[in-house]
Amino acid sequence: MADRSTSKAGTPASAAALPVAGAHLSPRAREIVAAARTLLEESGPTALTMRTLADHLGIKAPSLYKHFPDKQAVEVELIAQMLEECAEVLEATEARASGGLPALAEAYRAYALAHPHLYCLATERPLPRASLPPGLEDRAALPLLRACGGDGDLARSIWAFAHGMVILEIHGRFPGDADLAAAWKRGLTALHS
Amino acid sequence: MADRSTSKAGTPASAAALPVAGAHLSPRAREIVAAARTLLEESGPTALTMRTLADHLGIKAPSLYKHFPDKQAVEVELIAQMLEECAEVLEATEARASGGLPALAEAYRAYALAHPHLYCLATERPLPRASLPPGLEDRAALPLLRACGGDGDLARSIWAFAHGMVILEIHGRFPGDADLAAAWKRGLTALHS
DNA sequence: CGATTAAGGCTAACACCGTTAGCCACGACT
DNA sequence: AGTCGTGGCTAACGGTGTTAGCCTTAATCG
Repeated sequence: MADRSTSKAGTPASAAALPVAGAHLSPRAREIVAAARTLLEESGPTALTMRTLADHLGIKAPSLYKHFPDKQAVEVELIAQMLEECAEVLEATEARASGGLPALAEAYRAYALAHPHLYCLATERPLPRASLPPGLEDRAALPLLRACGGDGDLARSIWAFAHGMVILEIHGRFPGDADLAAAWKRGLTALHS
Repeated sequence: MADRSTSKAGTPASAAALPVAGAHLSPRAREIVAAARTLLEESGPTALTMRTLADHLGIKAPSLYKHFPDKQAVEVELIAQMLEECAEVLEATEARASGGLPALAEAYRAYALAHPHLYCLATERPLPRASLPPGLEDRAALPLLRACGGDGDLARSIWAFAHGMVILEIHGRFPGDADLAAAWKRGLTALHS
């Protein structure tokens, strides 16, 4: 990591500026993370076990420790993937014609609901900031901050609203007959400057 | 709920209308729940183990199963306690002179931050509604709904905002230099009709 | 009073969890 | 030809929720 200049050969500058998640991992480690992700997304967090993860890769659980120091290290990679994909989705929304705050919120909600287990994994615990690619957390937050004209307090209150709506919906906390689209619209128009 | 009239003998009507959490439990079971609560609140969810819980009661883990079918049943009682206390706090705030929406929000935040582990336990999973005292969930939601003049969409958007603020703060997701009081005020004044 | 029964403890054990220690086969490089 | 890193393996440890089965005590009843 001391010298990034080696990556400038053969790689477009734009891609070099955006560190791809898991770039520091060996190919085999990336396979493990990929298997962990499908396991998590398809079968939920209780299925994400070192033994079942190894099974899906055709190896035994202890062999995983040749690639990762512990289970949390695998989870950190999944969290990094979520943050990066979230950032990409928001940046793409921002770049589109309809890139206002409602579009950002809709994109955020759609991504979270499309990957509920991953969203919860990345969200329902303190962020392991030390183990995360530097700048990734900020990058995921920037589109909303820009949409708020740089007003951090406003951005945080909108983020809290969006996260609250998404996480309560994922956990089925709203009554079955609740009109969530109406609640979203209500909150966003109120918070929208 | 077919016949509540049996409870009218010997119990004040006001208390009979408010089912106290764990009333259906034996005294020993209530002791277990109490020990589980102090364990959870003082040492976090990872310390809430059937073995350490039994240790704190001076018995062995399998003996707990004479009182509860499984660990989840103990957790359900803790969740019910949280919902009931939350309802009590909000109702008391409502009854005070300063019982407006900002006061409700502040009371909600204060309760959650005073019992972060309990709040997470009761919040970060689907509600076991079938195992909960009937009406308790609604009771906890009513003060906010009343403050919103019966507007369910508005109440849900405010609840999502408050839960998002609280849960993100508990998990240390906001930057250390963020002015959370400002974010709260910003969100509440915007959502406040 | 003696017998029965329920309550509530116990030990032993099972399957599963994350994780460690130590061994071994293979392939690449010197 | 030899060395060494890579990446697999088995065996095992301590901890988890949980079950089966036994035993003691206290209350209840014929």
